[in-house]
Amino acid sequence: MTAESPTTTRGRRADAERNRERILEAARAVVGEQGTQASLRDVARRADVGLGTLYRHFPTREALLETLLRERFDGLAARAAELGRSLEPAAALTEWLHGFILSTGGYRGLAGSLMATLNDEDSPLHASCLAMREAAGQLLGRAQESGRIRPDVDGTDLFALVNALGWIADQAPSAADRGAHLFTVFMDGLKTRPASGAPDPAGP
Amino acid sequence: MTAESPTTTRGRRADAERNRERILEAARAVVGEQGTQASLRDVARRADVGLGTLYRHFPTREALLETLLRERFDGLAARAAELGRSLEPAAALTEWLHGFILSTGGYRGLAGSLMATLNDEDSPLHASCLAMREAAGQLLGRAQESGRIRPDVDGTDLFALVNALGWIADQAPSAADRGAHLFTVFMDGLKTRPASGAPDPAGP
DNA sequence: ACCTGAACACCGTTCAAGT
DNA sequence: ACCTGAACACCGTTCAAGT
Repeated sequence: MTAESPTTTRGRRADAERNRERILEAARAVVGEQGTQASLRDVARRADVGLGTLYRHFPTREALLETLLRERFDGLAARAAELGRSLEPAAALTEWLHGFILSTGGYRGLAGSLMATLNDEDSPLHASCLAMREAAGQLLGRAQESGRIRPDVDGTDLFALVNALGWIADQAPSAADRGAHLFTVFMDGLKTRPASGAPDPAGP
Repeated sequence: MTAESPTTTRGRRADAERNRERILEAARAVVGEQGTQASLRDVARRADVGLGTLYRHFPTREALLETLLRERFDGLAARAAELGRSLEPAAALTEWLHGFILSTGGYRGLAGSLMATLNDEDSPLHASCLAMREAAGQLLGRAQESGRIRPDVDGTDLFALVNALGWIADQAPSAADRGAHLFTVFMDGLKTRPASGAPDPAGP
């Protein structure tokens, strides 16, 4: 019997796995500091790994971001379904959008990456983003059916807007809450307004 | 008398001036195609000019953009004053914002440059951007005084929003009009709504 | 005065060479 | 199998050398 460490089940694979984890850890730190556009060289340096090793594990920048962001996106999609069951439609929508902005804000460049990913069918994150946008679209559709939300906005519109508001926070550190405020103004705009002086349209 | 062309009033200066114009012409073309982030090397190549010459005339990218954009910005500020005189406050505001989106849309990266410039006091375009934002703020303020527009939004908020909507168009060629549509929804949100069933607050 | 392009320090990405 | 870093083609910016 040659030496074989108990944790190493398949030859050298454990080293590779450890490198993968180091790269992800470094990427979380560097992307957190520099945003989505962070230098991959910085990530490799931080992980104490050759640049080629990074590319071996994550052949493209998208592939690296995928691993960092997919959980977050899938979590947001799941939360949409959850809120759809537990709250009335309009409240579920507002609550989900609020959570989206919180979970997404402060991640510089994320808004742009999200929009780019939605427009690129070949991106590994495309499916996750689309699922998330459609989960939000479901909440919107139900809120519109309830008559409390204007019918002339669709899920794509709304998602683009929320991303645009997130983009504002990218521009200046001070502007982080400006987006949140504008969001409430916009949500007011989304609510249907009763014809002035007329009774509720629900009971003719 | 040595040869001196009639258009050349000051020795070799005319050559330099001609280069400046060539650079600006090339910059208009390249920035129009590639957006604000265009490669300065491409600009120099297109102008058939050494890279150092470009830097001699425009020591920074901002300085180059300044010359391309200042007229546009100052024009928008002037238009705000004009509309303020000729239309009622709320209509003037809506009209100006609409014009801003038209004049600014499709210029990839411009929204980001604008926000960056507003946050950088040392930028040569800072004053122009600020003047434009404040001209818009004046329209907003008067519209708010007239009671037709919500008082809880300020000029900085509104300007950030309009830029964010312009940013949407940067993301996908197809999304150009989405921003315009979202803008109308937002403007609806900005309008004060009468207390349901109550008379106009102007006459107590 | 003005112009030029090599030079420097970066970047993303690839790939021959090592273990 | 996996890792490494030199190599390539770019970038923005500077600056010694030319006219």
